[in-house]
Amino acid sequence: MPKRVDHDERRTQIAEALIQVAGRQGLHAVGMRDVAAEAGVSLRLVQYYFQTKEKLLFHGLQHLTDRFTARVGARLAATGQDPGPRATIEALLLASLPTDEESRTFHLLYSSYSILSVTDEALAAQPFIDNPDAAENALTQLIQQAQETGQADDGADARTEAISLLAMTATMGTSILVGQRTPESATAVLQYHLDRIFNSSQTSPTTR
Amino acid sequence: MPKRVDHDERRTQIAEALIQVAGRQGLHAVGMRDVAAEAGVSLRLVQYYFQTKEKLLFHGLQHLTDRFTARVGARLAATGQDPGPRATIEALLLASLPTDEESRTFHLLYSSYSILSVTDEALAAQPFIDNPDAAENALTQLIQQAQETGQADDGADARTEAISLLAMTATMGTSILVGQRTPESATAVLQYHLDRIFNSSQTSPTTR
DNA sequence: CTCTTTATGATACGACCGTACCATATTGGT
DNA sequence: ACCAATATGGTACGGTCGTATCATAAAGAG
Repeated sequence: MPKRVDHDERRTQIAEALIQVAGRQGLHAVGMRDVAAEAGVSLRLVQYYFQTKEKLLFHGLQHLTDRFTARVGARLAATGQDPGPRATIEALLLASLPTDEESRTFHLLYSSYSILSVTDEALAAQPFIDNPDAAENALTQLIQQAQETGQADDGADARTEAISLLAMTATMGTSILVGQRTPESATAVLQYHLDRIFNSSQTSPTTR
Repeated sequence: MPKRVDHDERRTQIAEALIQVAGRQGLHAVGMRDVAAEAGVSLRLVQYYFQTKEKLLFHGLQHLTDRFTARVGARLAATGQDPGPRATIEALLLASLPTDEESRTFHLLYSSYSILSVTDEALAAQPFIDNPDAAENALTQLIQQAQETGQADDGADARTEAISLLAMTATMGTSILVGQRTPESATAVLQYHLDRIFNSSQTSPTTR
């Protein structure tokens, strides 16, 4: 057998190229030739590792969510160990806002895939993110935990607040993307609600 | 001169066909031939009224927002005259949720255009909706008005709450679209926040 | 009634895209 | 050392898409 190249590594390299070029031109405008050029390989090689464009797109989505999960995890780890519920939620939400190039690309492409899945049933059948309410459950749990320790308002409905925070973050992320809103104003809105849910003077020492 | 056909009417008819087929197949998958077939006219006719596909897409967006504005206006009118701030806000938000086919199509296409505008500067230069924060200003004003008459919590920041309500509505609309959420649960979340902002027992008589 | 302008139709062209096919270099197995 | 399977490249094919071109029916103006 020839050069003994790691298949998975090559596939990720190509998927990365897909994400790069799609982030630049839009997912709808990306062709196999663009991906090949971006990855610095021949068109044939892209076909070799992904037999069809559909499979390439699916793998691209998979890689995108993987990278994003890792990114959020890194952000969480950077807040120190056990930073408290509020700081954890802050880190989760702020990591989702398109503030730098990587998160901007993620947001754009994830939105593109979502919209595509509405009219593409093959894409809709895809796991998409490993269940979409994982984040919702995590946030709900964090809020409940804060309520039990007296750090958050007991009158708040934890799950509804979790849904709301995630929903606001998503839309404001898109607003930042299209230039209708600045990351700062989005952050301010989120802080407003965190201040409302959590008892005052309960911000984490590491984030401010 | 020949049959003396109303130009604007024809253009609207074709734009309507564009919206129909795009709502079915997705905006990315729509071609001029599809639009022509849907409108029951020849391809040449579509070219005659819109010289280029780009112009057709722009006009489609324009028509889409016009129709939506009219729809929201009709919903507002249906709540009776002067229904109070809360009922007005409810009507505005609920009219935006993709609960029937028309609003579902609107939500899908508007999202598609938004995502497209990120990587298409010609589309980004388009007025899109007649300024995007018109709704934000309207909601802000309604909340402030309710605060002045004692119907809403004075401690709430009117503009931030308006932004939040719209943001939540937008994301949950998409969630409904992709089947992650039911219209009922989305409505419940919105009601939760309206209950929080507005003083209790202050719901309008026409909506419940 | 003809003429000229407007409205509509049929079809062709060039480009691009995803895919398939053919060719060939590389290297592990025996 | 040679064979065979794997890995990579070049290129061609069929289809579709947006657009352009040619043709013609319809109808007000004189």
